Amino acid sequence: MVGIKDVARKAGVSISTVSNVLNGKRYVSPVLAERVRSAAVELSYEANPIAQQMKSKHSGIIGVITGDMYGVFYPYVVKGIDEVATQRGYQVLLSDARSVYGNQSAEKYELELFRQYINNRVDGIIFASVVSKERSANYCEKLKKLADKYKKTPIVSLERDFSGYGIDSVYFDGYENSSIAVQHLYDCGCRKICHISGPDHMEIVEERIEGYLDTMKKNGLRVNTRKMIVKGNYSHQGGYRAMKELLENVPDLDGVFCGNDQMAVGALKVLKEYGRRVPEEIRLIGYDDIFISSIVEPSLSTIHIKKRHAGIEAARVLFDRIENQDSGKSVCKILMDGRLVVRRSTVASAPEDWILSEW
Amino acid sequence: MVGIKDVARKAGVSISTVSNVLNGKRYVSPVLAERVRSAAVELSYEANPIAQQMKSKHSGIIGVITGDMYGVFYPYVVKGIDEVATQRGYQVLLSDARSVYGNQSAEKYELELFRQYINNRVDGIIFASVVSKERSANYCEKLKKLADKYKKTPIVSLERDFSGYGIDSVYFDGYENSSIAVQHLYDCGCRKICHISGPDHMEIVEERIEGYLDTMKKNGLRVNTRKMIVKGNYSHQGGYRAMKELLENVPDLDGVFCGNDQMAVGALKVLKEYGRRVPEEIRLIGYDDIFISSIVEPSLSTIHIKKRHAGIEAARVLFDRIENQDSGKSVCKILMDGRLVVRRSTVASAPEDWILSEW
DNA sequence: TCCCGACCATAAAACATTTTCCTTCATAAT
DNA sequence: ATTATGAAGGAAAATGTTTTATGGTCGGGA
Repeated sequence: MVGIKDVARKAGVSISTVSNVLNGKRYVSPVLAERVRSAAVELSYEANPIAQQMKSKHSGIIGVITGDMYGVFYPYVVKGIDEVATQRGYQVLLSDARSVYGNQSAEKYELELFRQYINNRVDGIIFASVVSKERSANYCEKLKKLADKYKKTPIVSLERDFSGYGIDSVYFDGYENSSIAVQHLYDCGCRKICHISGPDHMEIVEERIEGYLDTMKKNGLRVNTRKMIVKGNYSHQGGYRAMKELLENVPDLDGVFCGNDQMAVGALKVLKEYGRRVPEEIRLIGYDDIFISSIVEPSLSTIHIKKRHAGIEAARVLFDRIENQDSGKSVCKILMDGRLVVRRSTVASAPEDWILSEW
Repeated sequence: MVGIKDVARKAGVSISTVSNVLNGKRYVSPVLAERVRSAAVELSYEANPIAQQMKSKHSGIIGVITGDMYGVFYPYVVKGIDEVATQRGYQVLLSDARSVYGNQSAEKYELELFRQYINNRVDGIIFASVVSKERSANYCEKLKKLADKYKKTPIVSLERDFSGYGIDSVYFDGYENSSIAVQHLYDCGCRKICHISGPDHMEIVEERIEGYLDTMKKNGLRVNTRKMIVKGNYSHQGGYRAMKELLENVPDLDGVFCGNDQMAVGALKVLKEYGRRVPEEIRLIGYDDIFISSIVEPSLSTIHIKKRHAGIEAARVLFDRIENQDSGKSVCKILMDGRLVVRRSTVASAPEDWILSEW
C-alpha cells in the first residue's frame, strides 16, 4: 500500500507539499511540483478516498432512492442521473425502496435508506418518495433534519412536489398531462370516457383523477365516479381486471384513459378478447409512453413523459447545490411537461413510430 | 456532530470501552455496558462509517458494473443483487459501463469503474464485462491485480465465464439454450431455420450461433452461413432490418431463431407487414423472455433466462467470499440453465400466459 | 504476606489524508 | 546594517474510529 508519505519520502519533500501539489490548493515551486508528480507516477500512487473523505467531508458519491428498478419507468430516470453523475465524476449509490418490504413499510424503509446514505456522507440525495400526501409535511421535516445532520447535504425530490416544504423538486405535471389525454379523447369524439386509476393515497394518482374529472366537466360531460373510475394497481394485470369491471359498469363507454401504459396494455387485451374494436368503437389512451406502447396492436396513444430528462434535470439541480453551496437559498422547482403521442388506439390512421423510437 | 468521545464522556468511560460495547468485540462488565448503551441512545450516537472504514478496511458497500440499466435485462439482474445485498446489510454502488462512451471505449471505461470501486474500498464487485473473448485472459489478470491492490477484494463475473482465469463466474448456458430453441423449431416441423444474431465479437453471441449451427447439423440440416445468419444489433430495429434481409436471402425459410427477444419483436413486425403467417407459415423463437414477449401477438416463444435469479446467485457467491475469506480457494462457477417457453409464435394452440407472469 | 494470573478498563497508536500554523529564508525598504 | 515583508515549504494537529499494548485491581494459592 503506497501512501502519501511514500511519495513524500521519494520526492524528498513533506507530506503537505505532496498534498498541495496533487490537489493544487497552494502554489508550489515548479521544480518541487515536478519532483512530486513524477514520484507519484513512479509509485503509481492513488490517494485513498476514504481518508480524504474523513477530512474533507465530501465523498464524491450521491445517493439515489427510487422504486421499481426493474420496471419500465425508473430505470430511464436513473439512466439520466447516471449520465450526469458520471460526467461530473461522481458515483451513484442506488437503492430500491419499495422492493424489499410490503407497501406499508416502504416509507419506513425509505427513511432508513436516507439515514444510511447520510451516515455514509453522500454529497447529495435524489429520492422518489412513497410518502402519502398527508404525511408529507412531517416527513419532509424529518428528511431535512437528517440531511443537515453532519453537513448541509442537498436533496432533490423526484416525481413529487415538495418545494412547498423547502425541498428542491423535479416532477411531472400530472394534472395537465391527464387533461391533455382526456381532451384528446373528447376531441376524437368520445363522450363516455372512463378512467382506470392507480392505487389509493398516491399523489400522482390523485392528480390524474383530478385532471380527468376537470376535463370532463369542462367539456360538459357527466361522470359517475362510482362506476366510471376503477382502480387498477399500475400493473398490466390490474389494467386487465379493471377493464373487465369497466365493461360491466359502463357497457356503452367509448373512451378510456388509463393511469399508466402498463394498465392500458392489460385493458387493450380485454377489449380484444371481447371483440370491441379499437379505436373505432372504443378509444384508449395511456400515460408514460413506455416501449411496449409502440409495439402493441393497435399501438397505444399516450402521454410521453420525459423520464431520462427528468433524471438529468434532477441531477443538475443537485450538483448545482453541491458545487456552489452559496447559491441562492430559494427552493428550486422544475415542472416537466409531457407530450401527447397519438397512435392507433385513438386514431386509426396514425403512423407507426416504433421503429424511430430511441428508448 | 456527536462522536464516540462524547458517548465516552457521558458514560464516564474510555473511548475504547464504548467501542468494545458497541461492537461486542470484548467482554465489558454489564454495568458499564449498560451505561454506555444508554449514553449512546441518549445522544443518538451513530458511528461514522467513514472512520470505521479507515481502520477496519471494509466498507459495507459492493460495486456492480453492468450494461444497459434502462434495458430489459440487467435491471432484473440488479434487482436480484439488490435484494441479497439489502438483506445482508450492504449498499450497492451501481454503474452502467456501456452507456456513456461508444462501444470501443466501453472496455476502458469498465476498467476505470473497476479502479474507482477498488479505490473506494468496496467489499466486492459484481461485473458483466464487455471485453472480447481474445482479450479476456489479459483483462482478467488486470482485474485480479487491481482487486488485490489494497486487500483481497472478491469479484464475481456475471454473464461471462471467467472461471478459467480464476474468477468466480455466474453465467448462462447460451450454447445449450440456443440448441433447445433451435431443436424446438425443428420439432415443430421447421426445416429451413435461419438465425438473427447479435453484434460481432461478443462471446454470448458466438455461443448462440454455435448452438444454432450444431443443432442444425445434428438434425441433418444444411446451413448456408452467408445467407441464413444475419447480424442484428440486439435492438428491435436491428431485428426489423435483419428479418427483411433474411426474407430476401431465403424466401422459403420456415423458422427463425432470434438472438434475443427484442430483435424477435422487430422480426415479428416484418412478418406481419409482409403478411407471412406466424406460426403456420414461419415459426419464430426468441431468447431472454422479456415482458413484451408475452404481450405481442402472436405471443413469442422464447428461452426463459433467470435474470433475477442470476443476480441472486452472483450476490450469494460474492458474499460467501466476503464473509469467510478462508473459504476454499477453488474457483466457483455457476451455470444457470434456461427454460423453453412455448407460446404462439411456434405453436398456435399455446396458452396465453401473460396474465400470470410476475416480472 | 507476597506473588501471580485473571479480568477489566484505559491510554495511545494507527489509519491516510487535509489543513492550520509555523519556520525559514530571501528580498526590499529604511 | 537592520528590520519589515512575503513567499515557500514543513511540522503537527485534526478527522473519528478500532486495535494493541499497557496498567491496575482483585482473588487465591503458596
